[in-house]
This record gives sequence, structure tokens and C-alpha cells, in this order.
Amino acid sequence: MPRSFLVKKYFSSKKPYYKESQLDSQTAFVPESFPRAELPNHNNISALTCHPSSPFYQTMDPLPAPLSPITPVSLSPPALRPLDLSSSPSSSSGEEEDDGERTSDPPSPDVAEHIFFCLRCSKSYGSLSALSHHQTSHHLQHLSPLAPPLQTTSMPPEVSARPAFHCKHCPKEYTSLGALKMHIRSHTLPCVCLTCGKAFSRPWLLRGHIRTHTGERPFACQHCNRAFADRSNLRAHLQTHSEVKKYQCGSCSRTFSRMSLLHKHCASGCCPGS
DNA sequence: CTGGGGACGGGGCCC
DNA sequence: TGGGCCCCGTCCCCA
Repeated sequence: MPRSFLVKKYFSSKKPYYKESQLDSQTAFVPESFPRAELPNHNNISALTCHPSSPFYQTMDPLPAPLSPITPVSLSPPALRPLDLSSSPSSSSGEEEDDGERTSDPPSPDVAEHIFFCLRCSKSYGSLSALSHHQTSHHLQHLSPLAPPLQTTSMPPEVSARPAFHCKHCPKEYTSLGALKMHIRSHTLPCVCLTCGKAFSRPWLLRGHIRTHTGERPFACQHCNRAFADRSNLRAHLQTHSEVKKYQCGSCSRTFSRMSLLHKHCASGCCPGS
């Protein structure tokens, strides 16, 4: 499938349901080395390596300021441009919404600055990149190249034709350290909701989750008054406005708005063998 | 059984 | 190389 939809679209022209002040990033990054057992709770929450500046958190979960004061840092998109609807992926008769806002993560002009601590050696860094770079020295002690032992000291992983890294938490293998690190996040769940403690592998998953606390619904349907916290849910909702259902049963030709509905339909016996 | 919303995970691309 | 982000898709629950 073409990935043209990945072209950045920072649509400032339609920011329907949320205020600028609500856009603060509330991601709480915890270094990957953060032992899962030490994920913050109400007792050890100060162990977090950074603290969101969101008023919501300050209200819901007052925190001391053990680190440096958090000041907004401009990490906003390079420029907010008018939505170019003509470049949007087309669908039946333009039924598809503009999907203007970024997915589960609307543009966030105000992003909190974070202080990143390595909990292994207590060093602090001003950026996740810096911390990640530092942590490489730690990670390399734990990532286990699949190359034969005799090669691991003399041959860079990328030289190996086979997957060079395997996850220490599961049997999955990866050919690059980056891919492995990404995967490991699904085990370490470094992004922790300070409200409920739920942990996520990626910051934007956390931001989407946080909306379940705030009630923020940035993604509005242009056909009705409904709004959604998750763009995927809006997309699914838009199908309810469409006369053409995307998913068709191969046996009875009945169409459904969602794949899952088609699956359930088939599971109910319409499509033997499927 | 179907339709729909809520919440979330992961692959893959861009910067 | 890593972070950010988009889309697709799934699961669960309820009406």
C-alpha cells in the first residue's frame, strides 16, 4: 500500500475540539532500563525521570519538583499549514473525512521539556537522544547478538546475514538494534500514565490513553456532532456515514463497515472454512 | 447476530 | 539511528 498518507499534514485550519492549553504533552518517559518493578506508583512516582507540566497532572497528582523546573520547549511542527484536502487520500465521493488532525496525537505546540535520568548510573541528560546514546553502553551489555559467540567480539551485527539481535524477554529476533529497541519497549513499557499507572510502549499511545482521563476528543466528525479521542475510531465512525461498506463477505456479498464485523459475520457461519 | 464506540498494539515511513 | 507519527487492525463491551 502506498504510504503517501504519511506526508506530514499539520492542519491548523481545523482544530475543532481542543484548546491549545490542552495540548501539552503528558508523556512520561522512563528510560528503557527502568526496571518494570519500579514503575511509578503513588509511592515512588518521583522515580519518574520527567514530569509533565500538564495542569491536569498537577491537579490530579500533585508532584514535588525533584528535578529541574519544567519549561515549555518548542517542539511543535515546523509550520502549521492549511489542510490540503486535495492531497488527502480519496475515498468514495469524498466521504472520507479530511482526517485533518494527526492521529491519536493532535498537534501539540506545547511540549514539556524532560529531564532524562539513567537509572543505572544516575547520570542525567537533557534529551532522550542523549540518554539513549548513553544507555547504549548499558544496552550492549544485555543485548545478545545471535551470531556465534566467536563472532560477537569481532564482527559487527550488521555484517551478519542472519538476525543479529534477539529479545531478552521473548524469542523474537531482529536484524537491527533499532528494531530490537523498538520491540523491547513493548516489554519495558516506558511510558507511564501518572494518573492510573498504566504503561505503554510508545508516547503517543500514552497520549491517547490520557485522553480517556481528560475526556479530550480532538477528532470530530463533520457529518454529525460526534467527536472522538482516537482518529482510528473516527475513521471507523465515518464508515457509519458511508453508504458503501468497505468489507464484503465473500459468500453472501453482504458488506460491513468494519473488518471485525465481517470477521464476526463469517465466524457466525456464513463463510464455512474461512 | 449486528452495529457501533472505546481503547489499544504494531508495522512501517518520514524527518 | 531514533523518535514521531500515520494507518490498519483487533479486542472488548454495550445496545
